[in-house]
Amino acid sequence: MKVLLTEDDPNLGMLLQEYLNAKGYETDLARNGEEGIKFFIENGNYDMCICDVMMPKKDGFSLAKEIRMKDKEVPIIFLTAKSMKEDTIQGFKVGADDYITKPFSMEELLMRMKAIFRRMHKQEAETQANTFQLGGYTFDAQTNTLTHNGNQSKLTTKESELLKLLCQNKNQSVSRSFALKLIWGDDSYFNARSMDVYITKLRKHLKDDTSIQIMNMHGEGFKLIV
Amino acid sequence: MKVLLTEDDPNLGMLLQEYLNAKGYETDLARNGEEGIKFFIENGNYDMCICDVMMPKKDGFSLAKEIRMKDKEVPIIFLTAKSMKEDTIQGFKVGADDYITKPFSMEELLMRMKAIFRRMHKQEAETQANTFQLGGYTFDAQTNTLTHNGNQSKLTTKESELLKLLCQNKNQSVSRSFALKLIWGDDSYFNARSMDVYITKLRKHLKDDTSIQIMNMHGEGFKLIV
DNA sequence: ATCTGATGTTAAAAAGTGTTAAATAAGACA
DNA sequence: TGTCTTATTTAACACTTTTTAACATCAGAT
Repeated sequence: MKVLLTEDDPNLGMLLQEYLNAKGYETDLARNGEEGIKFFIENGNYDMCICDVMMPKKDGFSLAKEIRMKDKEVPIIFLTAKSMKEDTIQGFKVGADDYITKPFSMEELLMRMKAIFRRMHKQEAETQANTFQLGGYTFDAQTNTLTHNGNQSKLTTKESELLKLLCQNKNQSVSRSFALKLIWGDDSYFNARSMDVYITKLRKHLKDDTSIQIMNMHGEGFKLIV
Repeated sequence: MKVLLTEDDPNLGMLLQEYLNAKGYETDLARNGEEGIKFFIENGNYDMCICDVMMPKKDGFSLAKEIRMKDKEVPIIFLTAKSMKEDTIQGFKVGADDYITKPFSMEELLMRMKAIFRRMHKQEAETQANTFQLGGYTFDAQTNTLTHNGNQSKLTTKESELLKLLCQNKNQSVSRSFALKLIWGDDSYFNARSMDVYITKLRKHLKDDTSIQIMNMHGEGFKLIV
């Protein structure tokens, strides 16, 4: 998955690039519209373009138009500092798939990107959801590995499935019965006890970063807090 | 926070209503556009409207126009089954703040709602932050911790949910039945007694700062006074 | 003042969870 | 196939959270 990010604010640009890279998107950063279109022509095959609207040398809308001439398909998301509806409408006219008003959370950007991939039936959205950043930990649900300060540890299948589910709903409660039906097939008493055992195992795996915790919501389920 | 949800599919409607209620948004459900505008006129003061586009009796766009005539401010989100950009543009023309293409995850809807509140500088940001200042106490509803002069104490799930609800309505009365339906699911006699027990527990937790108190409004509910 | 329903409080009962270790199941390999 | 290794489930016990029960008190109505 390759992403072209065009953003003139160096701080925000670097931050976003780093974040997207961490999430598994290979991200190129262009400093303005001119550089943006250069990247696009030379590098081609991006799966997503994220364009700031207000940029020196060539603004986001002009950039988007030129990108559209080269590629009718690639999804474009605008970052706009204003919440003006006119901006938005113009954005959609040049073929945007979504727009985000600053300030926004990086998590939100990611969700919108995933939503677009989902809409496009790109299964890559799934693939992407397989790497998670949890404080100092990196969890790869594909290979069932958990890395912390360079130490890798291997998770078992069940451990990994459960942690993945928690990651996908981080900071939100995951109901017991939902997790049980999804991972164990049914939510019988014994499976529930088994799940409790796995929660203990995961807590041990994650004990080295105290900013991460798996919290129990009595009678409801569990919540992964980062 | 009050939300007007207009959705003709009963399953989806109920599901969303339940979810939003659980997340702390008092949500009314209308079955079609006509009912929607009726709710809006009678009930007024909604903080957000979520409108399905395709509905019998009055479609989402017409509904939105009528809502706009009554209220220039209230944010509107459209739910649309098509991903057609034309729909979207028309949506923005009648003053929408966002649109979501079905199928979507409830989490995504929530994020977009929060984004809009953030944009509007609504204090909803507090709800998002999930942390409250109560005199000398700091309450973090995410981690269920209450801190006072450096001493942390851990709250249980129910304690935390109840305190959070009181915080969200601080210096305002919270009705018994609303709290019960939100936290316990229904307002039966025994749940009400259980809630009373929790009020006692919270009072004990908060006893070290006399400027804070949970006051009973006889026959109505409770009010957190700071 | 007295009655009645609502609330305050405490303690016991019931339900749910945390954790460890043993038992069983499932695979891997010679 | 049998043995070894590892993953998962079951069992057991300690502990926490929530509900129910019981009794005391309070507020408002008659």
